[in-house]
Amino acid sequence: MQDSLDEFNEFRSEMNDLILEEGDLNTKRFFNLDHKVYQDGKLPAKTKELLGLVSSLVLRCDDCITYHIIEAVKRGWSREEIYEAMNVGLIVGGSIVIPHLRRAAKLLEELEPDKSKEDISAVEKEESSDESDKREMKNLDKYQEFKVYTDGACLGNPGPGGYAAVILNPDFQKLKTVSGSEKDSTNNRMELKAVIEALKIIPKNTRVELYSDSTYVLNGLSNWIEGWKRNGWKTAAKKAVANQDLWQQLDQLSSDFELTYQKVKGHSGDQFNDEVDILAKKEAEKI
Amino acid sequence: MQDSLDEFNEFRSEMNDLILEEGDLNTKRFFNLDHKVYQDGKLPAKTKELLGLVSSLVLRCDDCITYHIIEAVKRGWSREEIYEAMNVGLIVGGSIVIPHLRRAAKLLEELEPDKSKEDISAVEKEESSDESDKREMKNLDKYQEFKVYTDGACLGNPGPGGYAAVILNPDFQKLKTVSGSEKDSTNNRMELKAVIEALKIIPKNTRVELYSDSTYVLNGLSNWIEGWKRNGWKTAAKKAVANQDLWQQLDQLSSDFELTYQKVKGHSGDQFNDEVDILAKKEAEKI
RNA sequence: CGACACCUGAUUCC
DNA sequence: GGAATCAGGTGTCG
Repeated sequence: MQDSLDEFNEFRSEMNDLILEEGDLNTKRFFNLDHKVYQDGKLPAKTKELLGLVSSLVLRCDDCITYHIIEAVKRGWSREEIYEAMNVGLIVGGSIVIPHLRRAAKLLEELEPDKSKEDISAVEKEESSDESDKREMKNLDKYQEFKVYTDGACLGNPGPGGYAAVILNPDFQKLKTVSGSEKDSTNNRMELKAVIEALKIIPKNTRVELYSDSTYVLNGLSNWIEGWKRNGWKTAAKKAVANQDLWQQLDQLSSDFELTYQKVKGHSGDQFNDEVDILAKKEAEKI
Repeated sequence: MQDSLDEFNEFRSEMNDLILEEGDLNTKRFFNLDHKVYQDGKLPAKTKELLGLVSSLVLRCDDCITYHIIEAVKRGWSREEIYEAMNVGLIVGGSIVIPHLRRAAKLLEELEPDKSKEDISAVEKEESSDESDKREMKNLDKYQEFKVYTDGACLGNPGPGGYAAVILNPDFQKLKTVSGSEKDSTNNRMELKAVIEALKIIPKNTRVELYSDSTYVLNGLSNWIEGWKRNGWKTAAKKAVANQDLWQQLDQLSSDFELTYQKVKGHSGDQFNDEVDILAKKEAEKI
C-alpha cells in the first residue's frame, strides 16, 4: 500500500521536474502560482486544500484527487471531514463522480489518517536529559530523509531559555522529540540550539528539511555563514558575529547532511511549529 | 442592483417549488440531500459553502455560483476570503472559468459584504422602551453634555457579537439606549462599535464623557490613534492596525465632540456598566 | 532603515 | 486553558 503511494509521489515529482526543465518561463510561472494559491492567506492553507480536493473531484481528475487527499491528511483533516467535503462534490458533480470517489476511498483507507494519529501520540516521547534509547534510534535509522521543526523560547530575552525540535519522516509522521533548556540565554541562541540538538540525533548522510520561524537561523545557515567563514566571523557592521560558538558547531554538523530550509510563520496554526513552540516554552519555564 | 438579486432569489425559489411539485419522490429526495449535505457536521456549514462555491466555479454554473456566493456572504465570509477561495478554482479550472469569475466579481460588488454588515447592525437598533424617535431626539437636543457607558460582548471571540450603550445626561439620568449585533465579530470590534453607534445619535458639538472598561478603546482613542494617523496605521510591531475601518470612523466622529474618558472596571457593580454588559450579551445571544 | 523572532505589561472577551 | 488588541523592550542579521 505504501508502495503505490511512494510510486505516485515519485512519478509526480519526477515528471514535474521534467516539465519544469523542458517548459519555458510561463510554465514555471504557472507552477509557481499553483503553489502560491494554496498557501496561507486570508484563508488557511488547510481549508484551501479541501477546496482543491472538491474541485478536482467534480472535474474528475484522479491524480489531482490523490494529491489533494494526501495533502489534506498531512494538514490534519480527519477522514470524516474529508468524506464530508467530498459529499459536497458528489452533490454538485452528480453520480458521474462516484468512480472517482471509490478511488479516493481506497486511498483514504491506505493512508488511514485516524490510525496514524494514534501511532503518533503513542510514539510521542520527550526526554530532557535522558539519553536516547536504542529502539528510538533504530526508528531513525530506517529513513534517509527527515523533516525537522525547531523552535526556541526565552523568558525576558535575555533570560531563562528553552528549545525543542520534532523529527518527522517525509510523510510528517513524528519519530522523535528533543528539548532542553539553559538558565541564561537569548531567543536566538535557543533557536540555534534547537537545530543543533536535532541534527545531533539524526543519522548522518541523510536529507533534512529544516522548518523554522527564525530568519536568523535560516538566513544564517543558508547565506550568511559562508561569508562569515571567509571574512573571519565579522558582521556587515564589522562587529564580531554573535553566538559564534553555536554557529561553528552548526557549520560542522551541517556538513553531514543535505539540508534544505523552509520558513514557517510563528504562531499561525502550523501544527508542528505550534508544538515545538509550546514545548520550548515549557522547557524555559521549568528552569 | 438589489433588484436583480431579488429577481434571482424569487426565480430560484419559484422554480424549485415547481420542480418539487412536478417531480417525483426521488427528485424530492435529491433536493433534500442537497440541503443536508451543506449543514453543520464534522465540517462547519460555513466551510462547506466555500466548497460548493469552488466546485460550481470549476464546473462553470453561473446560477450555482451566484447562489453559493450569496450564502457564503450570509455565513460571514469576507470578500477577500471568497476571492481567495475562487483563486483555487481558477488554478484548478484554468482560464476557462474567467468569464464566470467576472460575473462572480460583479455579484460580490453588489453584495458589498462589509457594507451590508453595517447595514444589518444599524437596522438592528433597539430602544429599551419604544417611545417615538422624535421625542427621544428632542430629549437629547436639550443637553450639551452627556455621559455614555458602552460595552461589547462576543460569544467565543471571534464569534457572534453584541454591543450596547446608554446615553445619560450629566446627572446620570438615562436618556437613550442603543444596541446591536454582528454575526461574526470580535470582542474589541464590538467595544468599538458601541462607542461609534452611541456617538452617531448624540447631537454634535457637545461634551461627552465616555465610560468603558476597555483599555483598548480608551487608550486607542486618547493616545494611540494620533500616532497611527502619523505613521500610516502601523502598530509598534509594524503590523497593520486591526479594526482600522472602525478606528477611522471613530476618528471622524470624535472630531464632532469634546470627549473625555473614564476607565471603569468590568463586572464590579457599576450600575450602568453592568447594564450595557447585560444588554450587549443579549444582543450577541440573539443572533 | 528593513526583516524575523523572543519577550514584558495592560484590559477585555470567552 | 485561549482569543482579541495594544504599548513598551531585547536578540540578531543585512
